[in-house]
Amino acid sequence: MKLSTRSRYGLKAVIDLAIAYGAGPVSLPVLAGSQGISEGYLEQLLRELKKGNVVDTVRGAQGGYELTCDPAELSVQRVLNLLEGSTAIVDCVGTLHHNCTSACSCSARPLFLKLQTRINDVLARTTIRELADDYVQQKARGIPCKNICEKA
Amino acid sequence: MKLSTRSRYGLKAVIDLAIAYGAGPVSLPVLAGSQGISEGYLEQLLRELKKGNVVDTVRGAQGGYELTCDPAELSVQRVLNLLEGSTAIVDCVGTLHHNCTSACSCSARPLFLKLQTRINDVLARTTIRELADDYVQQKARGIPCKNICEKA
DNA sequence: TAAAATCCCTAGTAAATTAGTTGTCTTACG
DNA sequence: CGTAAGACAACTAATTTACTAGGGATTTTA
Ligand code: FES
Ligand code: FES
Repeated sequence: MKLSTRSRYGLKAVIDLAIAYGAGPVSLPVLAGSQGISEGYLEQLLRELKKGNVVDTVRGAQGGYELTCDPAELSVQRVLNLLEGSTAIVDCVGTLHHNCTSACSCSARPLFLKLQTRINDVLARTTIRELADDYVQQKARGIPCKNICEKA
Repeated sequence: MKLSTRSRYGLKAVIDLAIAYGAGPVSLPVLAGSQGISEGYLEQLLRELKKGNVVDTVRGAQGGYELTCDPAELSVQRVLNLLEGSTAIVDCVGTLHHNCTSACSCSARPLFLKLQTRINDVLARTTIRELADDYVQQKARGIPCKNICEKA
């Protein structure tokens, strides 16, 4: 049930890009530095996001990464699907194709379907813009707090 | 985001036990055979469930496993927590202790909290009894379908 | 009482996944 | 040209997952 670091790093990078949306590209060193992670690793994640057409790149000096679309139009679901491969909790209950013909006899399937529905609901409804705005506002309120999540 | 096989196997075994609730213990070979998995592996899972006081055991011939309580009183959450270790999607957003003081500055945290809340909601509300009942009824309706989930 | 059926427990292992690192190449700006 | 960027491939290390093997303890039953 755990979200991978890929997802956490990648999602946060996308939020960073959303905050900078419209203000030109952000370079890899800046993005990686923002989270205190290695550039090499984050680069892989950004490449996936580029493949999925979520970010675009500008090469050469003063280049970097930027969102291809307005963060208000970008769902968390789309981002996580690219980073995680799929946001399905079990393979047979995927996003689009609820496999296992409905008649399938698995005692746990009704639970899995309900869970997946709720998860998809949150992921599809939440936009990157919302997260970016929340974050900016929180920072504006000047809360001085170390992110403790990446340690444990 | 994937649920482990531990969870899938273990949960289904618990549902099997729920169906047999009140009718004496069910042996490991029967439980494992029901899912077509190895006894050795399932035994480990059942031992976790025993440690967590969800199942009880009877040794010796005609022995086996049985639920310690009425399946109507047993939440899926309790079962999965034992099998999975924790149902938290990120360590800092655990079930009981929503760690990372609320002021924590992580841009993705609001999303994680919302997601976790919805997940916990489903897991806590769904009882093993419900799943067992659904399954029994579905079978009664005589639907002949192979479970294709465990293959992919 | 011996054999058979059960659960109990530890340890090991193989495969898969995750989380990175390294290094070389290409593109663009000034 | 020299430097600041991204593109890409390949390799590795660590961790987790999914088992397997094998011996021990307890209870029933013939
Ligand atoms: S992941 Fe926990 S605060 Fe960011
Ligand atoms: S896990 Fe998909 S039908 Fe059971």
